[in-house]
Amino acid sequence: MSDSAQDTALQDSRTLADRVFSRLQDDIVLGALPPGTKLGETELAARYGVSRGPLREAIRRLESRKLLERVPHVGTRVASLKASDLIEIYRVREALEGMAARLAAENMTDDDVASLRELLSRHEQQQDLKEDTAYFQREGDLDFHYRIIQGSHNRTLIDLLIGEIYHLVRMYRYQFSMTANRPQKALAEHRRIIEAIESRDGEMAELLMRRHISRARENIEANNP
Amino acid sequence: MSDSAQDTALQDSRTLADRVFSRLQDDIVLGALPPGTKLGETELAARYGVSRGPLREAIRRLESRKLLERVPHVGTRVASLKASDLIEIYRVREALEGMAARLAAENMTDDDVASLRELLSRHEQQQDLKEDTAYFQREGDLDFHYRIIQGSHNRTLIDLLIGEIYHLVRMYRYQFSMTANRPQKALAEHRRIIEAIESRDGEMAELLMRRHISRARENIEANNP
DNA sequence: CAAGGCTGGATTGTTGACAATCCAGCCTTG
DNA sequence: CAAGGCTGGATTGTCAACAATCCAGCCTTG
Repeated sequence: MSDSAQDTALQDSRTLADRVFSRLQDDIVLGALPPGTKLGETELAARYGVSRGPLREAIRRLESRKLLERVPHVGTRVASLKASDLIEIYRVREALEGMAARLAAENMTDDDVASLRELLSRHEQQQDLKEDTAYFQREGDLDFHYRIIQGSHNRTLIDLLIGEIYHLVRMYRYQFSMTANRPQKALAEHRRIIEAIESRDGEMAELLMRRHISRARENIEANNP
Repeated sequence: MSDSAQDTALQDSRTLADRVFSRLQDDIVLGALPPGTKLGETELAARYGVSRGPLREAIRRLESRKLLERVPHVGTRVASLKASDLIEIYRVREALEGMAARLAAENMTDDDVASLRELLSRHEQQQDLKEDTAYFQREGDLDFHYRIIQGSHNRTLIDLLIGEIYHLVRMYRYQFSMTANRPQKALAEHRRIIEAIESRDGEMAELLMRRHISRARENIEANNP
């Protein structure tokens, strides 16, 4: 098995720069390239087996997404992030995901809602088994939020949250190895949000989602003096 | 005077790709390159006097900002936008600028607030002179919103709105040659928002800003069946 | 005459080489 | 011995040529 040329073969459709973009983004978000790492273009080009041209295109895109910091004529490094940045992001999440919840309550299909309710049930069962570990809950939490965002049926909003914001959130989670330390409460909040969506109460869904994210932010603020 | 090499000389600091990025973005937003225009790389490279390398980096960044649509192996064209897209964007603006107004009420310095109040006075005077024309008001409207966004003191929020959203809004305005057709009402709404900020009432500022943008959206929806 | 395949031209994707810029470390100098 | 300038090496920025892909229009064929 040739180390990593395998996955490259799978996604043969897109262009080289696109694949490098995806792989680099994964390596950054998942922590293979820790924050602050200096990224030499020649070195990276060799690592991914491409020339510097496509690599630079990928770098420019990741720079737009705030995953890389670049200084002209000096170099680019993996964005290293302060807790205050994460708090800023949570303010944005509060606004955007609140709107997403409102629109989801208005626009989700009945099937979508049923499927979401079923997802919650699975989470509650997992919760019974392993009380506070909440490892799966962490990714499950993302699943839950992803579904509601998609349910807004607002392409602009979806692209902003999934494409621009959530990569940063996930990177922070890995970086600070943030374990959701209030899983039962979060789960209860999820349940109330779903109830609001089920009754097609957009205003209530928005209110509850904003509280939900606001509390997560307060939790972060408390743990990062 | 050499046509446009002038402005290029002014901003000599940044890299070539950065300058091409700015110029191309202006040409798109201001309408020099109308929506749907096919952008040949060779042709563009000649037009801006650069090679295709930096040009492609600029294109990738503009693609991230939704100003260009690219199809691999086929080409890139200026994003051509439907009214439904603009409505989606206004939902996002409602959420984000609502939050910005809340944070501005909490975080703006007293000097910022005073300066904002003064800006409003200028707009009201202009309004007295030319009743409904509202040409300056249109750009003045942007000024007003820019100030409040900056006043949030939330770098993430500012970059999102100024860097990603507002270019699209401005492009739409030029494309549809949208003239704000309710300037007095808009101005009155601006005044009430400022009053909320002056009294440091974040909740009220957010509520009023959301209504303000929501009404603009309804106005668009009414005029685009 | 319509439908489908094919070919030539043009455009995009990629590459490796060349030029400009920066910086660490040495050397000079007060 | 500290401060400041300089140089060599390395890295980034830019370019022009080469390869891969696509598509419009022609030609063949039923």
